[in-house]
Amino acid sequence: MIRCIKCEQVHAITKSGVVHGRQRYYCKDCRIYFSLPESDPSPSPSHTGPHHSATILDIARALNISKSTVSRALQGHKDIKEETRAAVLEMASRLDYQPNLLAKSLVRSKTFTIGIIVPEFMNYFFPTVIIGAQEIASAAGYTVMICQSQESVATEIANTRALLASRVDGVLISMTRETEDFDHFRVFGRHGIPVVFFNRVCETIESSRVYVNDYEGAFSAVEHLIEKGYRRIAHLGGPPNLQLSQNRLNGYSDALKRHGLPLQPELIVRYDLQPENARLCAARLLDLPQRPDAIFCLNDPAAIQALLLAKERGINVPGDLGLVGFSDDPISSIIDPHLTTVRQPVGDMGKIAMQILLEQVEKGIGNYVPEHKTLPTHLVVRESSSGPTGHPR
Amino acid sequence: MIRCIKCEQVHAITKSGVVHGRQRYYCKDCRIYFSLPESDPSPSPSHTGPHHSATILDIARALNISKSTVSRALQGHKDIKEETRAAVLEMASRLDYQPNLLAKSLVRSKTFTIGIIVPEFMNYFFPTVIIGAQEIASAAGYTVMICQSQESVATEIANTRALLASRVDGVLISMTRETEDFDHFRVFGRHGIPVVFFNRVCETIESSRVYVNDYEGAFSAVEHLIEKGYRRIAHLGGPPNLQLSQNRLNGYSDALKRHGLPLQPELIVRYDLQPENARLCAARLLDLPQRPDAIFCLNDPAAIQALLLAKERGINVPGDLGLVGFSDDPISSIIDPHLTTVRQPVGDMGKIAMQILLEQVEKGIGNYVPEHKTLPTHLVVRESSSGPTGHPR
DNA sequence: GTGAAAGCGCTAACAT
DNA sequence: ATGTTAGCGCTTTCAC
Repeated sequence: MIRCIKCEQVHAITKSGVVHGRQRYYCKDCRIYFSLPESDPSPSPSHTGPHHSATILDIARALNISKSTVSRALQGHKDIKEETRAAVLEMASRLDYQPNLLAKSLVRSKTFTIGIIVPEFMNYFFPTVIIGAQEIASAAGYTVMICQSQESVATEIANTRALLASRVDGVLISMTRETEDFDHFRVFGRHGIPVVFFNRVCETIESSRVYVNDYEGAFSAVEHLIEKGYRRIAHLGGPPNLQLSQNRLNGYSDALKRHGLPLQPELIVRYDLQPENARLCAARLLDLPQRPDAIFCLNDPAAIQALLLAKERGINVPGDLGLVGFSDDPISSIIDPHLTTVRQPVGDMGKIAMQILLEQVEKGIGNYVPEHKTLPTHLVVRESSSGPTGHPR
Repeated sequence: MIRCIKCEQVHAITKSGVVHGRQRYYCKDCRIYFSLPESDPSPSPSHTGPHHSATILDIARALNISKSTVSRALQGHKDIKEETRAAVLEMASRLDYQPNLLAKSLVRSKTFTIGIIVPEFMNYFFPTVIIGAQEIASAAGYTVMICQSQESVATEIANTRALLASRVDGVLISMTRETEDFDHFRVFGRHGIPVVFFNRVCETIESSRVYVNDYEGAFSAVEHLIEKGYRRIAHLGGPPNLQLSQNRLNGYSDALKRHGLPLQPELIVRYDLQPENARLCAARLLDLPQRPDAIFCLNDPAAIQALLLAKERGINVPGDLGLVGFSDDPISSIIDPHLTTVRQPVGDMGKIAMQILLEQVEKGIGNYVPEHKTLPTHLVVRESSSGPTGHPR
């Protein structure tokens, strides 16, 4: 019965060769080698050692049964005697046993973890998506690992690698505003890891996608402005590499066309999704020799910047300038005047994306076809678009 | 007793993994791999199986070197021949090799992962803390695992277990609004995992804490209201189990006392951090027979609810009602009138908490003393507290 | 119903 | 400079 010279324990000792004629030992817990000090009655049973988390082996030894039995008892395997199971469970909680997921995942090659890559989570949109996604995931027994790319492709690539290294079972992605090369996403496919893109989707990679009907949302927003009497409607759009920018722009153009309004290039500006630049772009529109009488903005954060700028300059919204956003950010119904916006089912987007992803995870790669889900939008009319002064309708 | 299929010898045979469920062998002499010819007509010999990600062994075999050499080359171990390293690196990328962190973490007993438990991330506060924390963590080579307790103790306990099972190296915690029993946090200590509480800290657990000077922030806010001429100042406070509610309440009380104003119990209400209830509590104050002429609110979300309610009822802010919040949520400078608030260094809180945590992680439990860091606050005066009508000052 | 042993992919102490 | 070996903590055949 050899005791470790450091942690005073017995169970983790193995022999480890003979040096100078004396038996050497190794304590697996403390990871140290030692020989027995000639004649030393070491008492001190105090629990001083480095914190060693209990393993199934500790439980097994304490109960004088085998590892496998403990493992099976813990998993609720059915052919384990009831009293054995009870004993194991009791000992597990006595030893404060916590299963080591790393080990379990390693042997099962399944982590029950889903990775999520989002560009940011300062605005209302992504946190809300994540909450929805997390709800579905945890109900199914999965945990999520959230990565922010911070709108940087380099970080996005790093995230990709981190998730791969962590062997997540599936990934939810919304790209950065600057992602134009998609090679770093392909690695998931090569490793058999299903991917679902949402909101800022990637069209060149064969995979599932969840987004809202951006075209229709934009169309209805612009049509609404026209119906309210605005005639010189600008568009504060987003970066061209994002499909949603394109779709919203198309909705804008088509609505103008449909109502016989000219499409004027100088009324279309694009910002890179940085709030400061939304402000700058809005300024460019407001500085135009012939100012627009309304702006349809890519999203609410942009619309809010435009609104604040207009207020600063004493431009009356909606009298001198109609404004419509996209997303229904909570701020929109707080700001004065309340902002008309295209509501999208943000939480649902997260839920649905996660549902699709989990299905594919469980089916296994190659056993499913990618799904493309378009969610509906809904125009929420508030004060910021109630019509130009002198054009009540 | 396995014989090489080529040289018929026994001595140079080693096992070499299992492929398609069949034991593979390797003859060191002949340097060939083989399985025992069996009477089993294995169906698909093609590489159809579930995608098998390359391992260091695959690289080793492809290059005819040993696993350890590959491992060392990949780690940048210095006594590896340059050309070997180059070959390994090249082969790694040819095989699309991705290290398996699970395995690495298992053997190193270190995951380079930090867990973060926050009650929510819908409001500005927690996302901002997380961004700060993540910045520090990733600079130090750590990834973070974010859990939301959703203000539910049950979920918080589940998060605790999940992080433990994932063997995170350290944990950052801000408790739920309802956490009153702290036993579930102690498990980290028992397992040698350092914990740093931030914002909503736990006083009964020996561990590091990072928070702002709530008392002083509250004091200065209330003093400011008094100086502006408000006299019947109410407090819309938070749940009593949160230390920060207590501290802000004390700051409020002491400021009144210092200026010879009576402390009136009916002017103190507490809400449970749900926005709807902030509104309800604000209504209770506004419905008082003798209405307060100002409210110091626990945080900005509460102040915003109060402000919206006041506007709905035609109560002029700041003329009939002064309002001060806490946090400097971006909405505060968007809402009309702009909200006076106590700014706290939110991003810094995340950074500092993470810095302290990482130091403790690297030192190892027992080799450091818990740190308590109090961050300064700063009153940002805006329109919502500019003084009651007829009391300019 | 339970145990023995192999092995998931990797690192590191110990040879050589 | 590289190979050998023994695990990390767990699940999972395959025996008995």
